[in-house]
Amino acid sequence: MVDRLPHTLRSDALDNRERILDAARALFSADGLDVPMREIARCAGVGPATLYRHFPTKQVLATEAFADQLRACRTIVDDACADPDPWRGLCLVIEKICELHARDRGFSEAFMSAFPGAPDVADREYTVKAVAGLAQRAKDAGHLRSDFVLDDLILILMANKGIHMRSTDTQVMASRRFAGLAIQAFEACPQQAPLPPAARLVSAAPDSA
Amino acid sequence: MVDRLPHTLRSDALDNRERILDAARALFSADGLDVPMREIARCAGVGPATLYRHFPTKQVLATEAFADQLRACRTIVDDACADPDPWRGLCLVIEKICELHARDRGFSEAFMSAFPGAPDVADREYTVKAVAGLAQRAKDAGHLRSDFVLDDLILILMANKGIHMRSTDTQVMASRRFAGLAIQAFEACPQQAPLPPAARLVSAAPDSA
DNA sequence: ACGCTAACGGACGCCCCCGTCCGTTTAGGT
DNA sequence: ACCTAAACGGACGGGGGCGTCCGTTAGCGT
Repeated sequence: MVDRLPHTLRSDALDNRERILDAARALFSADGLDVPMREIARCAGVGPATLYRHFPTKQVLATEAFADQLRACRTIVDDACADPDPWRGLCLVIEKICELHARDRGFSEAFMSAFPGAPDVADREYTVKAVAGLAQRAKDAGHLRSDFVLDDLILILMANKGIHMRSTDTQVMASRRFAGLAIQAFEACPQQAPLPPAARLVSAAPDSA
Repeated sequence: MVDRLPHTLRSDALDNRERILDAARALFSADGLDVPMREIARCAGVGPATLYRHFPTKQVLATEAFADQLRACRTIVDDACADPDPWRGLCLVIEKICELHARDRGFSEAFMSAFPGAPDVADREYTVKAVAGLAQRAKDAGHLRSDFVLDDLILILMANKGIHMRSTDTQVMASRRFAGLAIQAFEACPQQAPLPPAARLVSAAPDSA
C-alpha cells in the first residue's frame, strides 16, 4: 500500500514519475480535473498500476502537479504586498491570479474547489491575512471602495472560473477583460451606488478586510 | 421511434409526462444538467423506458423543462427595453438574469452551453438586437461606459455561472453582490481606466452594441 | 556477468450510466 | 363487461471509469 523506506527511486521510476506529472499538468491544464486517471497514464506512456503506485489518489497527483502554480500564487501575493502602492498591488493580484487561473483550468478548479475550509494549503491563512492587509491599506489610501470585503475577491475568482473558451488565448483575453471590469468595480469613486451585501464565502474570518 | 399521430395522450401518460417534467425541473435546478436520466425517472416514479418514450434525449427534456425560464428571460428583456430609462433597464436585465441563473443551475448551464451558434432558441437574434439597442441608448444617455460591448454581458453571465454555493439562498445572495459589482463596472464614470479589449464571444455580430 | 528486488503494466472485477426490447398492465371506447 | 391498443417498466447488453492483483521485466549493486 505505502512505498517502503528506500527513499531512493530507481532511475526508470523517477523518469516515469516525471512523465506522469508532465502528462497530468498538460491534461489538467487543458481539460480540467475531470480527465480519467487512465487517460493521464496513457498519455504518459505508463500502465494504470504505475500511475496509482506513484500517486494513490487524484488529490495527491493534483497537489504535486500544481505545486508550481501554488508557489506562483504565493509569489504574486508577496510581490503585491511589497508594492509601495497598495491599490496597484491589489490590482496586480487580481490580474495575475485571474490570468493564472485562465491559463490552467485544472488549477483553477483545484484551487477553488478546495476553498471553504480546505486543509490542504497550510499557509492559506497567512495568504488571506496578507491580502486582507493589502486591501486595508488600499482602502486607507482611498483607492479601494470602503465596502469591499475579502469575499469579493473570492467571488471574482469563482466567477473567473466560470469563463470558459475553446482556445487558451481567447480564454486569457476574456479573463483579462473580466479582471479589468472587476478592478473597475472595486475602485473607489465619488458617485458610487451601494453594493448588495456580501455573502460569506471564507469560512471563519472575524473581520474580512 | 416517434409518437404516432393520435395527438391525444392517455390520461396516465399525460400525468406521467407532467411528473417527469416536475422531477426534471427540480433535479436540474438543484444539481445541474449532469443528473442521470434514470435519477429523473426514479424521482418521477416511472421506469426509464417511459422517460425515454416521452423525451428521447436529454436535450429535448431540458428544452421543455426550461420553457418557463426562457419565457421569463424574454419577459425580463422586454420589460427592460420598455423602461424609459435605458440604464435602469440594462441594470434590471443584469440583476434579474443573474438571479434567474443563480436560482436554477441547470438552466444556467443549458442557457450558456448553448451559446456560441446554438440553433435552439429561434429568437436569440431578436433578443440580442433588443439588448444591443438598449445598451446603445444607455450609452447615448451617458450612463453606460462607451467601450462596453455585448460580449461583456455574456462574459458576466458566464462568470455568474461560475459562482456556486451550497444553499440556493447563499447562491442568490452571492450572485446579487456579483451583479452589483458588474453594474458598478459598467457605469460610466469620469476617471475611467480603459478596459482590456473584449474577446469575441458571440459568433457573428457585426457591430455588437 | 549475475542475481535480487524494485518497478512495470496487462488484465480483472466492480459499479454506474446509457438506450432499447418486449412481456404485462390498464385506460377508455363500445 | 369486454376488447384493443396505448402506455408502462423490468431487464438486458454495451461501454467506460475505477482501483487492484500478479506474472513479467529490467535497473543496479556486487
